Order: sequence, then structure tokens, then C-alpha cells
Amino acid sequence: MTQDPLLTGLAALAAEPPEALLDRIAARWVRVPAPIGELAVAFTDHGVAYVHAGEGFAEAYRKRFGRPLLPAARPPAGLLPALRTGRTAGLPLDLRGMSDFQRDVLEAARTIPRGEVRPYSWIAARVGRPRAVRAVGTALGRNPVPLLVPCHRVTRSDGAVGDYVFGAAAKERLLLAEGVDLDRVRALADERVFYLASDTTGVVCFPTCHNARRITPVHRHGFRSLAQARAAGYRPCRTCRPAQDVAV
DNA sequence: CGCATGGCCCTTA
DNA sequence: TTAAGGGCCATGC
Repeated sequence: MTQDPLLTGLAALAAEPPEALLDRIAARWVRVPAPIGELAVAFTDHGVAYVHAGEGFAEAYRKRFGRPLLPAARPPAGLLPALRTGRTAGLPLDLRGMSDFQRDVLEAARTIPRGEVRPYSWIAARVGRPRAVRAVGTALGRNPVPLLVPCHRVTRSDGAVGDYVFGAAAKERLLLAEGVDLDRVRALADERVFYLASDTTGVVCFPTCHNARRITPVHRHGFRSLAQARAAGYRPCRTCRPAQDVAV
């Protein structure tokens, strides 16, 4: 008696004609326009699994995932608007096969709003591994879905943009297109300012936080470290969360 | 204040 | 199994 749903399911799978079977296992792929040029994007029933720029998409996909690929008639719902607007929060992603650490890192990176940046160390703190800063870099370097997980919004603590899977130049272009004032970030960094505080709200932010951008110049105070801002009586912004020791 | 240098931790070969 | 190395960071001249 094969009443076991798993067994009957397997039997059904085995009975499927090869074409339908391939259909189920294979990922689909399409070419789509993006801010940095044309992309090849692979996706499954679970969501987008892989984003690739330049040549060699199929080889790279096979090497990394070892799954068959079939062309798709159209991109998955929501992909084009997500690429166009840089708002990717709702788009389903297929991150199966990644380690827990890497998934956590990608999820954290995904919460950075368009037009803002956060340091690698911020991601590390958010995933509960404050000292795994380099590992965060490694994980983002292997981000299978750049742009959709906006790893270009993760920058170095010293104000430099840092490296990127599509190259540092592309990272800069993307950030500028999203409205990040990189010149200002660098100018502040030159003065060793990495945090901005408002003496009307008593709050200290990362410089690109949308709250920080609205601080009236006379009320604005720059700080080199969070400790110094705190010593001056400021508390970390609850939006950009420059400190992770506050309850989540 | 710019640069070098350990340190740290996860992944891969 | 292990060792090497990476999209970094804080320190110490």
C-alpha cells in the first residue's frame, strides 16, 4: 500500500515524461535591462536565484549551481520594477543552498534603503557576529543576486566605497544614480566625521540616513565615533541603527 | 594623518 | 581535514 504521500509523490515524479521533469528541475532565465547594462537573470519557483552581468552567464550558472537552464518567455513578476526603482524588498529570491551566515548577511543588506549606505561592520553586528567583518565581505562578494540584494550599498567604515562584485566603478555609478552624495561622504571622512547628530533631536545617525540629511546645519554636529557622540549625550537613530547594542 | 599590520571568521580548494 | 585568503577594521607609529 503506497498511501504515503511522499511515496505517491515520488511515483508521480518518476512517471512524468522527461520534458515535464526537466521543466520542474530546471531554472528559467531571461535577459533584462538594468542600470548597469543588460543582465542575465535565472529564477525558479522560489524566486530569483542568480543575476549575472557580462559574458559567460550559462557557464557561470552551471559551475555554481549545476542545474539545467531553460529560456523563459518573460521575466518573473516584479523583477523589472525592482531593478528600475532599486526597491527590491518584496521580490521573492531563491537563496536555497546558501549557508545560514550568508543568508543572514544578504537579508541584512536587503534592509538598506535606496540612497543610503552602511558599513560592512554594521552588517556584521546586525547578524550577531560583530567580529566577522571580513567574512561579511566574502559573503557579499558571493552575492548571487546583486542589485536585488543591494550589496552595493555596503561600504567601508573609512568612507571609501570598497569593492564590488561588478567592480568598484560600477558600485560608485550605482550609488550616485541612487542619490548618494559620495563627494560629501568623502569630504566628511576627510575630516574624520562618520556620524552626524542633531542637537534638536538628540539623535546620531550615519551620514546618509534620511534623518541625518534633514538636520539643519546649525544644529548639526559631526562625530568620529559613536562613543564620542554618546559621550556628548546623543542616542543612536532607530532608523539607521548606528549601534547594534540597542534591542532589536 | 597616512600607511602598515595583526586580528577575525567564514568558505573553499 | 586543514590551511589560506578575502568586497574589512582598529590600532600604532
